[in-house]
Amino acid sequence: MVAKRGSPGDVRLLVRIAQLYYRMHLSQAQIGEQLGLSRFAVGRLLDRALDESIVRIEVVHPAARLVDLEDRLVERFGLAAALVADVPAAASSEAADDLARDAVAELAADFLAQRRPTGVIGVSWGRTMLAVARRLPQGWTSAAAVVQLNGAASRSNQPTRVGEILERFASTSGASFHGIAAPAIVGSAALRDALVNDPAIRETIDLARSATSAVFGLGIPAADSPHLASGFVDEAEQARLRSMGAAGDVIGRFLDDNGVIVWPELDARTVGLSLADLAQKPLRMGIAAGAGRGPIALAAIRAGILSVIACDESTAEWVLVHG
Amino acid sequence: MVAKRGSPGDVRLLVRIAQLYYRMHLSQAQIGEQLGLSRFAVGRLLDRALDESIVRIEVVHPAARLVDLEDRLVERFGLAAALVADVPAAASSEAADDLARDAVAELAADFLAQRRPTGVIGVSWGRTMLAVARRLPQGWTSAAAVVQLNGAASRSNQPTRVGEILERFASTSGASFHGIAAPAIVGSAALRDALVNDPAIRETIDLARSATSAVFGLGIPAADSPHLASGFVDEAEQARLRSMGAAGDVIGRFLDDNGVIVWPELDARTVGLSLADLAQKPLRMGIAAGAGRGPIALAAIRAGILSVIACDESTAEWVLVHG
DNA sequence: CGTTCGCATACTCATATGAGCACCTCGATA
DNA sequence: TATCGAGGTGCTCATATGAGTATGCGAACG
Repeated sequence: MVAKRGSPGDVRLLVRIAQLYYRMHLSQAQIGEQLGLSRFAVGRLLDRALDESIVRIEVVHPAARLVDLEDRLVERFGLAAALVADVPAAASSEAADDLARDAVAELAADFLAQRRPTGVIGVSWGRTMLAVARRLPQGWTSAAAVVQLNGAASRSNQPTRVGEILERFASTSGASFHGIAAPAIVGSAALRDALVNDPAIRETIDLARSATSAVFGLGIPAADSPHLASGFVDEAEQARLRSMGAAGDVIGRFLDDNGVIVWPELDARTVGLSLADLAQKPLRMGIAAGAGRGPIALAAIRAGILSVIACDESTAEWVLVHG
Repeated sequence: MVAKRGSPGDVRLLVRIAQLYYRMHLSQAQIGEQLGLSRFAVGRLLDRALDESIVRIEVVHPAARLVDLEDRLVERFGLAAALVADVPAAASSEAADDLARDAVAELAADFLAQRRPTGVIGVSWGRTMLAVARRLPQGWTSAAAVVQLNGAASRSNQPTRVGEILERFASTSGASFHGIAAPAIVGSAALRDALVNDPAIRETIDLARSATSAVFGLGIPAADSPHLASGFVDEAEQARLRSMGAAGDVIGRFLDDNGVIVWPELDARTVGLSLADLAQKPLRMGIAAGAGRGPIALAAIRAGILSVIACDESTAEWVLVHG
């Protein structure tokens, strides 16, 4: 049915073989028999059909995009894993943020349940962490202790719900839990030092330092950020923080686009584990859900704080485009 | 990276596995190792990805359409083979016919060269057969003899070139050649019988009867048909032939849409092999190139005259739609 | 002419894959 | 509560496939 190499008829043979193999599911040997070729020739021609793209094999499911983004994040930034959530479109940006948070939290909780980290697990707080905590299945792991990574008590009227987060992480895994009874950011470095030297708080931070896993949200410096709204950072300071180029915060510590502490004096007033200590942990999962999280996600990656990122599709794309 | 069966996360796993297997070319065992699954599970999930069409494997080359048409012709009509040519678009319909003829002739010649029929080969004549003859490569086969299947001498001013056709078939294969020195259609059944009983002609027709392969064009009853223009079929008879529903002719014998001899009296005036004898041969290739050949192609198929059809794309489609 | 090179071929052998089977787990049902 | 059945699992074993290698054929070259 065919003749000269390189002639049009040649392509016909490739097409015919490809059809027999991929559509009719004949074996290469059968095809060879039928067409008077050795099975080796058929195999080689099949290879050729593949790289002359006469045959196309593609993963067509919409989720393939996401898996692709994950692969690229892992590859580009040397992460241990990346989780990119499929975020359904939503009308208002607030509703979209809620959906994104839920989707990302679902992925993060699934990941944790599959990984089953043991020993001491450090957690931050925030809406995203709450969403994760609420999705942890009973018995998701058998950790020894769950410990808060940074301060949370707030003078504002926004409850941080850090208690529920810790309680859920602990009760679903059978671990004990340990909160930090202090604000995220206080009024002076001296006060911070005093708090951190308080035996109870110091003990908890030491425990956080010993944690081998950490799970934390990546925040942005919006006016409603619980960290800024704690009451110890006044409006002028908030404005200054933003004007200095703060991309967002990781466990209460604000970074610029390159992952450098943006305002060391403010950082000196922040209660909790240091980023250097955080970056030592084998498993450190940062979660970024919602619009505008690209910069802080990239900053955290650049600072080497993340080994695993969980985020939504648009954040992943932002990071890949700008990183 | 995944959790519950049937959940969205499930699809993620399929997608991930599909990517690793088809894009990264990892083995199923490697994938299993990496994802903590047995290689059997991976294989089964790959199957699922295939039939949930998360993975699509398709033959994308334009020629695939043609191969598909060929397969359907073979399948539907129980042919031994079908050759469908890719006909480039052309401005005028006459130019299109020329291109179609060339493309189909190329395929037919390739097919013959690959099949290498031996023994006695019967051929008809016409523009298409000439195009085939001109494309036979030197030494395409080692036949013993090439014999004309039906009469050709004509009173019209159109040369039939049957001599060149026979000569090319023979000289490229080392065979002897045997023409029929008589018109295609004569004025009366008595004259036909007389001719056929002439020793020289009878001998040739006997030889044609003994041929194991036959290659012939499928004609249409147009005014310029060499059969009709032979001068022994007058205009009134031509009109009558068409009004009786002649779809076209095979070796000078006109069939209706169902493959039945349309006008027995005319057939009795036709010089050459009978269709019954033709239908006995193991290899009988009919060639139909150009517009309007659908009906005669289908008629020949229905009459069981063809074991191999060579035609252009539109003819193939017509036959499949109407058959 | 004879030589050599390049490329396609057909082989052997190791590996990857698929079919069939026995088992197990879990939820539904009597 | 006991039993059953549908799915899912991992096995063995036969088969299909691919890597690597030696051979052969024809074209280009001296």
